Amino acid sequence: METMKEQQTANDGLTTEEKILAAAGKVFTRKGMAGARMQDIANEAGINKALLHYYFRSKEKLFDAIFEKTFQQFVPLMHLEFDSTDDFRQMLRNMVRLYVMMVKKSPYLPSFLLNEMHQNPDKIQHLLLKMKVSEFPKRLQIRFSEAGITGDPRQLLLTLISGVIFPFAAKPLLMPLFFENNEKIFDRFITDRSVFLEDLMLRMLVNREDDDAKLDSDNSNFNTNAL
Amino acid sequence: METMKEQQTANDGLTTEEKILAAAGKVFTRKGMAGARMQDIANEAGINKALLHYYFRSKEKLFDAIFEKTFQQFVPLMHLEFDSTDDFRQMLRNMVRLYVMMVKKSPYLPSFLLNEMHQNPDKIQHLLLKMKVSEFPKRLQIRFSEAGITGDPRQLLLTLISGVIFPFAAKPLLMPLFFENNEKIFDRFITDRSVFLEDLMLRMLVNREDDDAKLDSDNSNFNTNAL
DNA sequence: AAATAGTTTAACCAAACGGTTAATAAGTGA
DNA sequence: TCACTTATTAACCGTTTGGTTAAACTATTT
Repeated sequence: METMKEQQTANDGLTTEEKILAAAGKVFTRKGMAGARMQDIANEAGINKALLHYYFRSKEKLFDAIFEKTFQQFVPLMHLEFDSTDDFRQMLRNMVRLYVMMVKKSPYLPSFLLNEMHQNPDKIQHLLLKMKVSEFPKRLQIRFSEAGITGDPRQLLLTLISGVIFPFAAKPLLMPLFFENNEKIFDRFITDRSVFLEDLMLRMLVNREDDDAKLDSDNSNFNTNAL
Repeated sequence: METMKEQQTANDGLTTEEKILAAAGKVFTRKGMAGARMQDIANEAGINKALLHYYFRSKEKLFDAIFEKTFQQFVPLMHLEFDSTDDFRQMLRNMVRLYVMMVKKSPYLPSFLLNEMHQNPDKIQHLLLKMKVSEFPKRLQIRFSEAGITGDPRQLLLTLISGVIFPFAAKPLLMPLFFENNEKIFDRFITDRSVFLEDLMLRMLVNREDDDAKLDSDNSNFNTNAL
């Protein structure tokens, strides 16, 4: 072995570089590029500030690494469902559940990306090219055609994503307004919303000429009784 | 008149304080509290940096003023429609159109609020109390009852708001992905989306037992042909 | 063990930042 | 015109911040 580059499990079973990335992820996603301090990250990682510059030359380089890593958590999620599930309706259900699960796990992620993409849109551009996201709309269109569905797939997709993400992104506002500052109530709402959105996605595809479409369950959240 | 506090139309027909607020609004909404520099704001307003501290003692005070002002643009918008329009369906249509118009006019606003509310949720709390937003959910529930509609009104409301806001909040990401970096295509999509969302709101209220509900037009964006 | 390469730290630095000060300019009332 | 308050500016100050440096520590190789 020539230089033995690999560093081994320092104390927590984590490389120093891994500790830095984990810490930077936390701090950056919470405070954003401008709000995060290198000292905060160093503290969070339990190391000296200079080490940050030793592993990643500058704050921007470190941020880029985090931004890219964070962004990459989204993309494969999208691609996946397109290929996996044959049944279009089931695919929509899965997507809703997948997104909910994901955002539940990292609730700071959406507003972080939503905010930082405005600061330097060029970075987004670069990332989109790096991964193969450009073919995304076409594949969506194909699934639509295969399922015999007309209309703009982008409308459905944006409704789906925004519907899942928004309650988390606006949580600090909604919490006292809609959920009595009670985390349990919020969680219950999210559970309900997952079902609601799944139902909504299917409902989008149903119109009057299509009443025999097999709606698996009857837990539709909205019923018109009068008017 | 004792002290003659009011300052008159300096040059642009704007008070210095107004110029500061306008400049601060621009800079803060684009770069956020942490990213904005007092010097930037001073430059944008075409004044000396010390003047900022003369009118608003600190950066935080200035930010609070902007944050509050920005936030206040949202709230009356919500309240309004609840009282104005009698017909529930028409109310939903109006809300969609109103939100689209508003976000079109100030496209940086959503991601600004979405981001800053995470930094200091206490400020949001304070603002919510200051205006009378707490009664908001109840009034929504009442409109639902009046219209004979069952289900959770929060689900509908969040779907509506997120559906309008998200395309703007995620614009830098969507622009190359869905809209070929073409502003015209984006605008057309938003126009379509307004119609789409109006339709979606109504569609939420329709189920199989209610086929005779008068759907005004047939421009439903989604039709199932097969499957 | 000596030499060498990789890792970590304390101390330091220059620039940027929010904020202050003291002086000047401009308007107001007598 | 004179006194007085308000508005505006240039220069300055202390702190924070991203980044550097040189030395120390650790491990690997010979």
